Formats: sequence, structure tokens, C-alpha cells
Amino acid sequence: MDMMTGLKRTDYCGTLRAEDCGREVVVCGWVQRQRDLGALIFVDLRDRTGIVQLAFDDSTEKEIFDKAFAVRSEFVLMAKGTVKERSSKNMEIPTGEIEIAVTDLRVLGKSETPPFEIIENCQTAELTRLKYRYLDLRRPDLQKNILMRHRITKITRDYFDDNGFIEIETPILIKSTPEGARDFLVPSRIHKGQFYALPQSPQLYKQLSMVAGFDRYMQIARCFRDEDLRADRQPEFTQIDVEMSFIDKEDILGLIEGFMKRVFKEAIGVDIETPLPRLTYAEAMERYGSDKPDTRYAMEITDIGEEVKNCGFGVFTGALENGGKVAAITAKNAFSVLTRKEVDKLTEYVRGIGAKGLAWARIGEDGAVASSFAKFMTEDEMKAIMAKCGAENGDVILIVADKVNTTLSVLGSLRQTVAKKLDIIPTDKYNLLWVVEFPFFDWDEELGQFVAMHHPFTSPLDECFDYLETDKAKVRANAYDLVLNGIELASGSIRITDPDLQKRIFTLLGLSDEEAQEKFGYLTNAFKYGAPPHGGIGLGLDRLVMQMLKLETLRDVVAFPKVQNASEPMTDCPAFVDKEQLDVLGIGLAEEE
RNA sequence: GGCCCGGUAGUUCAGUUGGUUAGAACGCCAGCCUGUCACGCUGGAGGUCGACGGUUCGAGCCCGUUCCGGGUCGCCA
Repeated sequence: MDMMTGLKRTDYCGTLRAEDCGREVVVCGWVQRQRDLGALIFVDLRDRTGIVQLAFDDSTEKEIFDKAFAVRSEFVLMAKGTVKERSSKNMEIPTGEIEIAVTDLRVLGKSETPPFEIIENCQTAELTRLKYRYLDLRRPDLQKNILMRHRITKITRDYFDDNGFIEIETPILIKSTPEGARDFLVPSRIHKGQFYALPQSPQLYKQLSMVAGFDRYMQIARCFRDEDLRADRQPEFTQIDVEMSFIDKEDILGLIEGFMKRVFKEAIGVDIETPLPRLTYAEAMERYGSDKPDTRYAMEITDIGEEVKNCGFGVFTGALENGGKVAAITAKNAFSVLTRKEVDKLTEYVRGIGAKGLAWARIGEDGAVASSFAKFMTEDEMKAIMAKCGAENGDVILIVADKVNTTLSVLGSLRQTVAKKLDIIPTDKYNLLWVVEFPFFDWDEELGQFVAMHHPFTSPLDECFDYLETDKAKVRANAYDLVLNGIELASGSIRITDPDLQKRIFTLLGLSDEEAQEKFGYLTNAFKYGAPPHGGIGLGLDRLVMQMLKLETLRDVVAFPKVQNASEPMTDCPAFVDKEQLDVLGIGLAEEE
């Protein structure tokens, strides 16, 4: 292997152009490919900027030529030479008009044959690529993603700095708060039997920063949640975390809208129109069956309770009599795609997500209606349903009758599934919107009690104070979510700063004074010493990057991600530790069952 | 924890009704080649068919269990 002695890189590979002809340059990189034509050798050298061709021929010193002959894929090279015009140009690549006639070549690192080719759109199984993530990351598409992530992070810091925000690092080892997601725990050596938790978000610390008077806090914060993974969920993720004092909801929404406008423009050249549309939670559920609706396509939910209330179909009337809801989505021009067989599959699908069944009507191009429930209807009733749904020839109506929340959420999921099946989701749009006025309480079936939908420091809307105790289901929170193309991108709220109100809320959530003091005492105590009104928001950076780049999974925007079972294939983590390590912590493992 | 999909050379895949020595392409190795750029040509090496068990005269293929991966529901204040 050679040394770099006497050479210093002058240029990145992908930056050289025709106007560099005649210059003596030094480039470094990895061998993309070597083409040996006998008395002529070409080497494509790649770095993070692109590829440049190195040329070796009979004018090349023999020692250098022999070195080029022995070069293999992914060898690390440093090459000195003169930039010259190619005799046959390759207009496919930016550096295709030139090549480097090499006069000095150093092999700085050899490489075994890589387990997969370092090329764009690599088709190799993701697990194999993740085991060799450092090679996967060499590929141009992942390089592009990570570079974009960097750019977005930079724009974020600039934007918030321009707006007077201070980045404050909050601790990674914190006290466990068993509410919400499961905590990752870290055993304490000094305090045997006690544990730190990794933060699910810097929530309490950012609020304490407000009490401390920093007024405008932001942090690119790593957060941890010990829950099962999804394509858009990693156990550790990064949040653009924000908190402000002496503001109301409008200030936060305005701030974030300004951020969206800037980051989309500067990172990917997309103009975002502000102010962003807003939906109340109730509206979002009524129209889209989701608190994070994808508004890139219509197919909204239609309530057909009025049309079916007197019909002869017990499933519909029964649901209505029990205070439930009968509603439909209408898939336009879906007759040929949503065949009888497909509709049966959808029926199976909705059963899997909590519905008892699916009623349907398929309207042929000739207007002939095939339906699972027409036999219980008069002709007028069918017509009324179709009219209400705006159904025309070639459309398919899908109806769910159930408890209100079930009907809406099932139709919401169905809407997404059908839209994907029909391939009607425009991929060139970035639909941002706010969902506001979330319910304050959420009924927990398992616990049989109300729990906080957001978190217990969220302020209820002023007008709801009167019936906090009497009508919990109606209480709305001063909370807001930012939704992008059907994905929850950000979530925040105005916080409670009045100790009496906070106490009231804890009581309503079934927390005794002692429990509240034990769990959140450090926050409520702080509020005794002059807490400014404040609120904030947390915005998922990984999801933002993923959406901006139109990617399917978070793994493509995280440099070293975890796989579905929360392990990391490259380092084989998590792993067992030595008994000695456990002994120091005073930890013993339970016997295997 | 439930459900669905997948696992065959280094990689991507094919493999008929269960039947001879499991194939192709790319990659890899060797040789030839002065303008390639997915170079070309010739030759070659390379397989625990995820694992274990069962059925069978015979299993990549059928059955059972299990491991691994992906998606999803539950879960994710």
C-alpha cells in the first residue's frame, strides 16, 4: 500500500469540467470500475461529488500502468495527473468531456470484492446492505439522502437562530415517566436498583428552560421510544424541538409555517403557500376518518345516516339506534379495479381493523348496480344513497355502520388502502395542514378511564374550563399537529402554567397529589417560582427528510438505522454483556422460561 | 403478541406433476484486446436450496416446527 507523501488533494472527482483542461490535479476516491483494454486502462474514480475517469496508456510510466492494471473495485486511490479533453466524450456524466492522464498513482487502501455493487438503485436485499452499511452509504442515493439531511438540519438551525432561538442541550439520562410510550432504561451503578430513562422527548426540560427565562428554545434532539418499529418509526429518532414564552398558539403556528416555507424552498426548491389550511380534529375525523388526513386526493367520507334511517337493513338501522354512524366513501371510476374479489378482500381488511363488515355497491358503466345490501332497500333509498355519495356510473360505494369512532376510523383506513389500490395519490404534492382542537381526554378501554391524549401539561382551550369535570369527552385541548401527506410531522401545545389548573388536571387523570408530586414535582415546583406562559412543538426531522425526498422508509434517511426487531445488523446490537458488567450494576437476569 | 409476504451461487432471480450432475445474468478469477465508459471476446471457479424434523424408493419443491427479514394491527401521552 502507498502513502500520500508529497500529494495533496486539489479537487473533488465530480467537479472537474472542460475548463479545467491543462490543469495538474490530484484527486482521491474509490474505484467504481476498471476497464482494461490491453495497452489502455480506464479507471472510474468516485467520491461524494461524482465520478471522474483516470486514463493510462503507452505514455504512462510502466510502474504506474502496472499499478492501474492491478486495481480492483473499491480500492482507495490518490491520483495526480493532467486534465485533458477526451478523444471520445461521454455526455451521460457531468465529467464526461474530460479525463485525467495519470502521472502518479497511489493505492491508499485495498478492498475485498464488496458483497454488492456500489451503484444507484441497488436491488440487493436491505438486510445485506445494512450489515455493510458503510458500503451502502457509499452509494450515490444514500449519499444524497444524508447530504440532504445535513442541509435541512443546517437550514433549521439558521432559521431558528434568525428568529432568536437558543439551542440548549438537555440530558439524555433522565427520570423515567411511565406515561406514554415505553421508556428505554439505563441502570445506575452508583444507585443500585435505580434507573435512568432515555428521553421520549425533552418535554419537561424545555418547559423548565422557559421557567429559566431563555424565552426561545430549540434543539435538534435525539428521542427514544421502546415501542415496535414501522416504516416511519425508529426507536431512536430526531426531533426539531421548540418552545417559546409569552406567546399564544398563533405565534407557534406562524413560526412553523415560516420554517416550512423556508426549508422547502431552500432545500428542494418547493414553494409552500401559507397560511396553511387548518382542520379541527372533529372535522378531520368527519371528512377523512383520520387525525392526520392525506388531502392530496379527495374521496371524503359521506354520512348517509339520514338516507338509511328508515330502511329495511338491520345493520344500518341497528347502528343508528345505538347512537352509531353509517357512512361511506365513494371510489370514483373504481368498478374495474375493485372487483367483487377485491371488495371481499377489503371486507376482510376492515374486519381486521375493528369493523364488523363492509356494505358495498358497485355501479357498472351501464348503470347496473351490484350491491351487498340493495335487497333490503327500496329503489328510492338506493338512489338517495347514491345521490348523497355523488356516485356515478363506474363508481364503487363502500359503507361502514358501527360506533361513531369505529365507522370513521375504519373508513379512514379504507380510504388510504383504496387510494393506494387505485393509484390516485399524486406524488408531486406536499400537502401540509394543521389539525387543531384535539380532544383533551382519550378514553382508554383497557384502563376504563380517561387519559391525556397529548400529555398532562397541555392546556385545555379556555372555553372548556367550565366542563372539565362534568363532560370530559367534550373538552378540547390547545394542541395542534402538523400533517404532511398523511403523516404526523409535528405535534405541540400551549402548556399549563397555572399550578391550580395543573392540579385539577392531574386529579382528573386519576393522579393523586402524592403521585403527581413524585412524578412531576420538579416541574410543578418550578412553576411556583414564576412560570411564563409558554408553548411549543416537536417536529420529526427524520420524517421531514423522508417526505421531502419522497422515500418509503425512515431507514433511508438515518445513517445507521435499526431494523424491524429493533436491532442493528452491522454491529449486532443489542447484545449480551459480561456477568461482571451486570454484577457492577447489581443486576441479575431472570432464568429463561 | 396477531395477521400477510419473503428466504435457492457474492448479488438479482429462474427452477415444470416430487425424479439424472440445481440453472441464467451480473459480479469474481485467468488469458487476449489502444478509446472504453454497464468495454468486448475466450475459458474457469463458485451452492449446508435459512435451520431442524417428518412423509416418500426419492424433497429446492409436500407437511410440521423454528430462525431471520419486510409490511401491518395491537402499541406509539
